[in-house]
Amino acid sequence: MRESDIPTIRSLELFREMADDSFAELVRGAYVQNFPPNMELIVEGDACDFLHIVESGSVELLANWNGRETAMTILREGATFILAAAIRDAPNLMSARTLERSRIIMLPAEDVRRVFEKDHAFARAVVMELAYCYRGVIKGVKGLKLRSSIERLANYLLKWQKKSGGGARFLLSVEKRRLASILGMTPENLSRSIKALRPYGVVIEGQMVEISDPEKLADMAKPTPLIDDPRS
Amino acid sequence: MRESDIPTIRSLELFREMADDSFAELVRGAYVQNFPPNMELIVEGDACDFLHIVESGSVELLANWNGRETAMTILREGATFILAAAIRDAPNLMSARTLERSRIIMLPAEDVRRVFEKDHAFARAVVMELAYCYRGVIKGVKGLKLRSSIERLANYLLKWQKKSGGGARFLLSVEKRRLASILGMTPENLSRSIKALRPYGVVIEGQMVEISDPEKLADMAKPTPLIDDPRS
DNA sequence: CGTTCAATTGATCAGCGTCAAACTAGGTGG
DNA sequence: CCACCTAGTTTGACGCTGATCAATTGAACG
Repeated sequence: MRESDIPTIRSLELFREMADDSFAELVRGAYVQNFPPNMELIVEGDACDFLHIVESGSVELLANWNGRETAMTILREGATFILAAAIRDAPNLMSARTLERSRIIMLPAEDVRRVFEKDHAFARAVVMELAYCYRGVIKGVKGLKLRSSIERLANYLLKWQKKSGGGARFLLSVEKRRLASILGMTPENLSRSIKALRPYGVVIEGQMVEISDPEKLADMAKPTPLIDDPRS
Repeated sequence: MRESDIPTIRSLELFREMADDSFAELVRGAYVQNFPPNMELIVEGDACDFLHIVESGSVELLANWNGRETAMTILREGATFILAAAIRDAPNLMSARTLERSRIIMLPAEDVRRVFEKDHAFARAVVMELAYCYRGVIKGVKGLKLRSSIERLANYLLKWQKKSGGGARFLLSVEKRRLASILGMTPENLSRSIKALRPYGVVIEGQMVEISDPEKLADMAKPTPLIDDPRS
């Protein structure tokens, strides 16, 4: 861990409000480490020893069953993972692997639970974070059960257009095969879905997305804050 | 609210450990009410005014989009709902309706947030409950994305067999149309899936389920605690 | 410049949804 | 108490969405 890591950690929402001594106690046992791309950080089913936080880079959460694999979500700078498992001292439900070179903060789960017990501001932040994650997953389920794969793709594109500043062109920040998995479809199907969005003014070449007529696309995608708004 | 409600509420996990005066403060503003079946308790998108708890009966959480509807889960005695929305003071992501005559406890969300701020034991219980719910939804997503509908049904049956005491016969506690929606399929498809499980020793007549060869069924369903265990 | 892996394309197929109709059961009122 | 009515369930026929398999193109990297 570098000296410069400490203010970085402190500025994360989860740690911003807590008392100085609690923060010191948490950081004392922390590890911060760089990982190469494609590194397995956590394996589904293992005991949860550390709360993880992405300081930089990106991490994929994924799940396996019966030889199949699916991507659950992709985490970027500032995101925490396996908070629920750390708090409940339960086995991890998902695996985690780096997508690119990433710097990861690891806090011993036991420290987290102990500090959680005594620092109220931290407890509050943990609850807010957990509630936020919970609502995120609920939105994901709603998308999966209520929408077709083309509708999911269309709404995904609209969401990222907004996140990227709202311009007509922006870059996909995920490999297409992973995007497909996150959206709950095969890579082949994603390719075809992309072409199926052409009549709605969508062109994707490589990582470059162009949405020439957002109104028309939204007309078909019917985005709603109750599924597509990352905040709220 | 009846006098007898108070010890009932107090005995729920969420309130068991908190200080007496905090509990009194929470209960002071509480409503407890009987609702007939099929009553809309909460509408998706509305502001979250009350934390709800099922004292008896059962409640369905459901979601709508673009004219479609899906059941998210079914809650029974002791379950809380819209805790995340109450804590974050955010709009509800799901609607809720009673399935049968149900007695529901309603705590003003503002009281919950205030007591949460000052009572640490309560904060702890809230976090545990939230983490529990979060993990439940994650398991649901894993089932949806990694399993076929027949596999989901098979695992559902095994899970409820265990919950019902492990005997070869037990009763479905849900209407089949709702079960279908929860499992992410149509009622017609559920009917056919049930018949497709016949070779694995499953017979369902009305609400009565008989699993004559659980080994054989489990062999095909491949249940795992990381998806199917309600605890952990 | 070649190797490797992602992305695309086409052909085919399976799973599952839709529609329609028959059947069943539970509840209500005569 | 029975007959009817309504709503859930089942069954069959059909079609669409999306998965699978195979082959090709394309792009990144050593």
